Amino acid sequence: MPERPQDETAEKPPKAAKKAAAPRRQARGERRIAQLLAAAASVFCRTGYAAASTNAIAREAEVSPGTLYQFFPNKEAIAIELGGQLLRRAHEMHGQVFLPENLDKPLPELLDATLDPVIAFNCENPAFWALMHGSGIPGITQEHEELHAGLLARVEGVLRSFCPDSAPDEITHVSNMILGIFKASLDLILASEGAERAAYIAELKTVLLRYLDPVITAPHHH
Amino acid sequence: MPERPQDETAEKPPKAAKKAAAPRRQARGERRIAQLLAAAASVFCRTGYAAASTNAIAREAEVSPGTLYQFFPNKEAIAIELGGQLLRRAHEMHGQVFLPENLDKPLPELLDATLDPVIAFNCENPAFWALMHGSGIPGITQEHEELHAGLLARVEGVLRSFCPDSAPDEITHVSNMILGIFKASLDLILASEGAERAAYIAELKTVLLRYLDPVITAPHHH
Amino acid sequence: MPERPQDETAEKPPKAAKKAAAPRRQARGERRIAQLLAAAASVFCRTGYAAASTNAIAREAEVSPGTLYQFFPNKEAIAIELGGQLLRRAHEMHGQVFLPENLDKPLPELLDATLDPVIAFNCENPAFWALMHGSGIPGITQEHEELHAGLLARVEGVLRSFCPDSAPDEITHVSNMILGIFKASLDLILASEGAERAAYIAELKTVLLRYLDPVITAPHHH
Amino acid sequence: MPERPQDETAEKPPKAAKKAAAPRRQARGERRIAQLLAAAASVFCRTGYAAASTNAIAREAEVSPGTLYQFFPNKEAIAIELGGQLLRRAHEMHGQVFLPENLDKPLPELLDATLDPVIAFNCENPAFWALMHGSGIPGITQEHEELHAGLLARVEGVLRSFCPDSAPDEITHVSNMILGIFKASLDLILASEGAERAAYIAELKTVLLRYLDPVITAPHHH
DNA sequence: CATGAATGAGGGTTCATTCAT
DNA sequence: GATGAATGAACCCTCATTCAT
Repeated sequence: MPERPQDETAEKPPKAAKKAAAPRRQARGERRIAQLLAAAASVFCRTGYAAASTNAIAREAEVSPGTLYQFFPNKEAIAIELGGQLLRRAHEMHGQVFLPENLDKPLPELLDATLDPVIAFNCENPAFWALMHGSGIPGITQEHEELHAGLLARVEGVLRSFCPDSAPDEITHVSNMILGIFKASLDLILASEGAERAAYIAELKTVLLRYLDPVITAPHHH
Repeated sequence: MPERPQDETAEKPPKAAKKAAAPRRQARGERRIAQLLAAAASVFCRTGYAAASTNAIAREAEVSPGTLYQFFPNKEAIAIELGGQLLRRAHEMHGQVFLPENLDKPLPELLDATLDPVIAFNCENPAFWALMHGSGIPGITQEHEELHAGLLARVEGVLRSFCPDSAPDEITHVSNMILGIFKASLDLILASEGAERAAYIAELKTVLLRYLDPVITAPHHH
Repeated sequence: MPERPQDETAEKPPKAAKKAAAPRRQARGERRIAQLLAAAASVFCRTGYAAASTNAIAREAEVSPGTLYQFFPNKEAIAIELGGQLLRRAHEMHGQVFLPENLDKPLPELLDATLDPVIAFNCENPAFWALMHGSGIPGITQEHEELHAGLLARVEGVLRSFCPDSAPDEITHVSNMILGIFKASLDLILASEGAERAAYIAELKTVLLRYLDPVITAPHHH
Repeated sequence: MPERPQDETAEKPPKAAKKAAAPRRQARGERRIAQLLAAAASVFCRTGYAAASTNAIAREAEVSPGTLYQFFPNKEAIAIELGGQLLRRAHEMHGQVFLPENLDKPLPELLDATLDPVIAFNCENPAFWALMHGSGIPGITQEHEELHAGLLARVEGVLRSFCPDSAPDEITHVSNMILGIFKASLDLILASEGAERAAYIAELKTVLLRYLDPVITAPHHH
């Protein structure tokens, strides 16, 4: 939740919201926040975080610059809130992707089951990628690193279950390569659309399939 | 968009006209340009292209801002020229990476002959890398496009010579994937050192080898 | 200049009309006004008039900005009303400082009777002091002028009653000097405490006594 | 001297100014700085430091906002530079005012010799007063306190030489009162002009004369 | 009347670019 | 050519004030 900016140090909390009164006003505020975040996502996607101007975000949300600052104390806060929301959603999604049941499938199916939802999420939320990539905000960069570390751990886990004899270092290297390949492909996927996008998705799976197939020879299980 | 000052006939400053009259003047100009490009490379590496200010570049080159604009019509032109030079140098310096003689080798040797110098070059010229970033984000500036297009064309050329029957689109897709994989791996390579770096270099070659081997079945030639 | 909203006939909100119909409504209004003025006093003390924001005052009063503007047409009006009230209270609370009975006393007693309550009042109401600052600097706002004019008029009144023959200009000059000396001393008094504070109070009386004694030679009356 | 603002950390000093070359350019810069400081003084006097906008200062100096920032890194730096210059001049002037030879004069002459130059200085440099009074800048506030402490020490010195038997505390109290009275009167003096200003100057001397005369009874010397 | 979101002009500041010298 | 001052649009952000609910 974004913190309301305040004139000095917050001396008196607005009123403690005695009950669930004034749902209408709150509703409007929530709507505005959503509106602004959507606008910010759009602008961040178009121009990246650094080049996105708060005025442009406000304009995109069809409000005045002042309104934006009623809900977010500064430009960074917008990115952090947006990044946080997307991150939460991404985590939920990842939880549904790395399921034990997937590990029994053959590699092509495993790739489909794993990559498709993640790609879909990124296609629907292109701001996620833009933010994680190039915000330069320490908070977000850290979140990005945590996200990356989490993903890496999951990939390593899967890999370990497939080739339990490999050295840990090797597992890490391969996992990092997989993630890197994925990110690079995502760039191409997001930059294209329609048949071309489908082609890049297929190509990504081809790369990973050919890369990993020799690694996973023995019949495996968990 | 900034308007180019200067006369319309010469869209790029001196640069061309390899040898002509008044070599003294030219020499000084060339030196200035080199100075400025070196400064730009340094600043781009430290801050990235977007955050680099022309004043900072001029200061790093120990000239005045006015002087900078005597040789480059705007900030973007600096990046384009720098990227172009690096591309050309990459070509000239490292045993003519993309040259015909390499095309006759089998894939592993080709990859070695191609990737090793390029990796070495990128380790020595981090500015090249700094200039390539920002892809994926639609808010791409022209210099990125030109630089990327240059690299892409070369890779496509090689690919075409290996599989002359493939559809142009497919060539492009595969080339883009190759470049993407290369960039992603370069991240890992540059971020590590010693044995780990070597491991990532090997892994990169493995990925590309497995990816491209099925593509290049038929005996090829140029 | 901000335009006053509201009907033209009543330039200042409720405040007047001491008792009339609808006492319930008025009571609530009065309470709100008192609330707001207390908040304003607090904020003015902390930050000074110029740096005090209407939002901060409203927050301190635990009302919304809109409510504030229901009772005061603008920020300046708050200061004017606050200054006026303090002036009036200074008058009413402390044994009617500037009242006729004091004028018959000899100067030392008059000074005691006048200064002691005023000093005490200022120690208890630092907002009064905060509002008086900014004099000397031409960029004076209206509320300062009004407040200052109110005080000045009272001092002039006393002086006139003591030396009815003096030129009005001289009266004004001397009165301004008296006020100035008082303000300067108040700084020292408020900045010290205990014996030192008492010493400065005594010194202030000494200064004024010696300054005014020659002025007030003839037996006086009102 | 104001520091030139710079884009990042100052990595390379502009060039070390090989010789006394380019005196023309330097001259222009110096002139601009003087122009800007004069404009700032004017604006600070009119509106006080806090309310003075850099745009207003630039406009008063008839330059663009950007030019202002070529010579001063921010608004505060302007005030600090201006305050520093005035302070230096004030110190020089004070050195010429508190001379031993003045101590032998009778009080009226001493007051004339002391007050007249200081008043004149403040009338010619009204910005000095505005800045010392209400800038709120730590640096300037501190300088103001140092100035005040220096003045206080001088006044105490004079007083001690006049009444060597007084307790140190009393000397300090009286000196503070004198300074306070002086400052308060300066407000009135600066706010008026012509005959009125003269009247306030005379009144200030009257106040101090009557205040101090009884203190200085015994024939004195140092 | 109360609320709190909405407004928009204005403030300090930056920087790509131009111009007088 | 070189210099560095000059420009001005744009940026992020604030706050007195207004308006819909």
